[in-house]
Amino acid sequence: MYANVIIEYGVKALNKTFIYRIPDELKDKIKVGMKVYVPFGTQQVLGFVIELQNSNNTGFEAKEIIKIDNTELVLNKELMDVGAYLSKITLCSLITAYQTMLPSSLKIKKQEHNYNLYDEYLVLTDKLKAMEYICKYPRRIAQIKTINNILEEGKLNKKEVSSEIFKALEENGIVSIEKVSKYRINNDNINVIKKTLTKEQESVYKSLDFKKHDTYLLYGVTGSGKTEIYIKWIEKCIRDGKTAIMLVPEIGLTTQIAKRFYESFGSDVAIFHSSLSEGEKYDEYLKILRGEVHVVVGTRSAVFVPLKNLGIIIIDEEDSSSYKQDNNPRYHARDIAIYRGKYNNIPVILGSATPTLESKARADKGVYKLLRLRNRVGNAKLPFIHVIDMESEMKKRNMIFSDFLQNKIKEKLARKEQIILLLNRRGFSTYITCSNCGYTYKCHNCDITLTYHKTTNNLVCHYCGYKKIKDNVCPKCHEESLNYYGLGTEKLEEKIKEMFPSARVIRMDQDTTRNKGMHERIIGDFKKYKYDILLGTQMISKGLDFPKVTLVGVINADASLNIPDYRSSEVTYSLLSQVAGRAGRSDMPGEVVIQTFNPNHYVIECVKENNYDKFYLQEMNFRKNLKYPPYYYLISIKVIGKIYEKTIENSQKVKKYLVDNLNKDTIILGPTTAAVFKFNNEYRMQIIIKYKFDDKLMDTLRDIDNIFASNKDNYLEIDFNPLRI
DNA sequence: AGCACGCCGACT
DNA sequence: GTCGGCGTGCTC
Repeated sequence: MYANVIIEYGVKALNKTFIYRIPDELKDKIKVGMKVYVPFGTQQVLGFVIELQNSNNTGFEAKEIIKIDNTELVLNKELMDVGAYLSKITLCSLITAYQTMLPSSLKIKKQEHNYNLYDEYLVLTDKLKAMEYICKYPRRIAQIKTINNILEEGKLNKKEVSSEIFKALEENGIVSIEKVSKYRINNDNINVIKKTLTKEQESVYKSLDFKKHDTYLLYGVTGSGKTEIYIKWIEKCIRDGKTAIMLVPEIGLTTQIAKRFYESFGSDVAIFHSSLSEGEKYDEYLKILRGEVHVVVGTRSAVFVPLKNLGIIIIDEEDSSSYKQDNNPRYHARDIAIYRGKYNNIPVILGSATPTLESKARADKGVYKLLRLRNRVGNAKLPFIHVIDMESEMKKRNMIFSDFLQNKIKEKLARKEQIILLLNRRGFSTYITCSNCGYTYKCHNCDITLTYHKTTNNLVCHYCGYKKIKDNVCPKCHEESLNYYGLGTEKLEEKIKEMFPSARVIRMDQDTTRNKGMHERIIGDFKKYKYDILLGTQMISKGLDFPKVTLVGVINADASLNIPDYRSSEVTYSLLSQVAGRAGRSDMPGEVVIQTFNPNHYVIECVKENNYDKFYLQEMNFRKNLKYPPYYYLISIKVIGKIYEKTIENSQKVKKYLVDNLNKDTIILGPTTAAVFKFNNEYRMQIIIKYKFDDKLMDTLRDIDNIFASNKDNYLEIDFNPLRI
């Protein structure tokens, strides 16, 4: 018997199988998907068994497999196929795909580490011997007591026995240690809560067909109770003996949602998110492999968990950018979920209050099935939204807070209600804006904010390469106030404390949530009304549920509107309406104050009217005219290298190769300097491909990728359907 | 990727 | 004379 094995190094040159002979003693044990040690050149490496075969007709002399690495870990047939699919759509090597699918404790790597956690128990090696011992040394009272305890209980936790006594008993051969492996996360004692659905929720619940694959877009306003429907669907799956994957965005609210799931499913849930320790992730993964849980709640990579007999996959907040991995392989969890949905012939749900344009367009075309929730649960109404024009406030020297927002804050503080303030940090300081009138430079061809390059004093469009020199005065208001836009959360916190000295303020941003558990602590404290004002970046915009919050203030709505990216409007719409959704989630009505230099921008208007459909139509029109998704697919290719001249030269070679090989109606833009041109001491040139259909695309990209795999000056980074370009 | 092999320059 | 620099090629 022989095995085809891919080995651990994720480089293009080794992206192929190597054949090994299976020694007799492993013949019955080795299965496809197992991790094995094999000799490779002069070294020993780890690899995955990809396929078994009876003979070796490769012409190579096969060496022998050394041993199996971890008998518990076997990638099943489905996951082997998922890995192959992942490598195909992202052009990564097969081994990189498989590594991506595993928690890092189970990834292939050099130093071995045992992640199994044990409770240690004392057991008697021999009852008779113990009795003899007691008779022989009747004065060793403490030891005898311990022996008696063990006799009664069968075993005794080592922690309950003093180390001296243990030592004495062990040296005399009376007791030995029994290891019982245990999990780090346990939820056996959670009270299970049952909730009933509203009529609207009930009708959405019923419209799902569990017997075949479809992708559903569940489009429901903030606070409409999507989670409760997810739970009912999953309950149904479990009743039918099936399992479920529930994906959540990679932000602090994972633990909140996980808690809600524990309340419904008790210990039948495994969770996966970035703030778990490696050991915890390992344990959760074992629960899944052993078939001990039916439900997995987790962030992006949880889409790969080896649950057997899947019944449903749900992606909550499907528009979250955290579902796209921003290093290699650059996959989107949605694509993997749909692949697994088809594979298992089961429904896939994409839920959002602000769906991506791609998903909404697919739902409109009937590619996805649309499910709608139009109402908030209970008595809660959507908040009233005030839009404040900052241009006139600037004239009053109100740089940060408009009079209106100041008064609203005072009012809510007096009524002992809570306030959320959002400082929009998206797209920070990559562009120039007029601090007097809010003017920003845009490209005439691409309608994209121009990126400022300090070294050359140039404003550049990094889509098409258009360039202009920065003016001294603002072209619109002729003031000398063209600047980086710069206001940090810390500064804002100071300002608030100055203006509202009695208010208790807590700040939530990258700095204050760096340590494990800080996220939950801040959210928990705010919920318990230890603070009046929660001030934060976009991380406070989604999913949080604070009943006492009646005012949401957006300090600077424009920052994300000016991101040099075609999705800036979509991102802003989503951000603003999500954060607005934090207000008025209970009986108390909510209000939202949005401060902006662009009060008439359609994004702001649509947010004010809470009219996603209107926004969608306008935005689709813009996308159509300028040939952006969902009308065209995008691919970004970055040519990266340390030598400036070589990088420029090679990016032109890539462009020529694409022009020569792709279909004539495929649009190829660039090469231009990437949004971040120099990073990590490397230069980055970018080429953008826009296409509707191109049968030569994948072959051409694979070829150019392989050509550059052996280039010593530059390497390529190919991103399919990039979220930012 | 990581290692051996090999071919050149500057050292005890 | 030899040590070690890195360029090249191979790994079942």
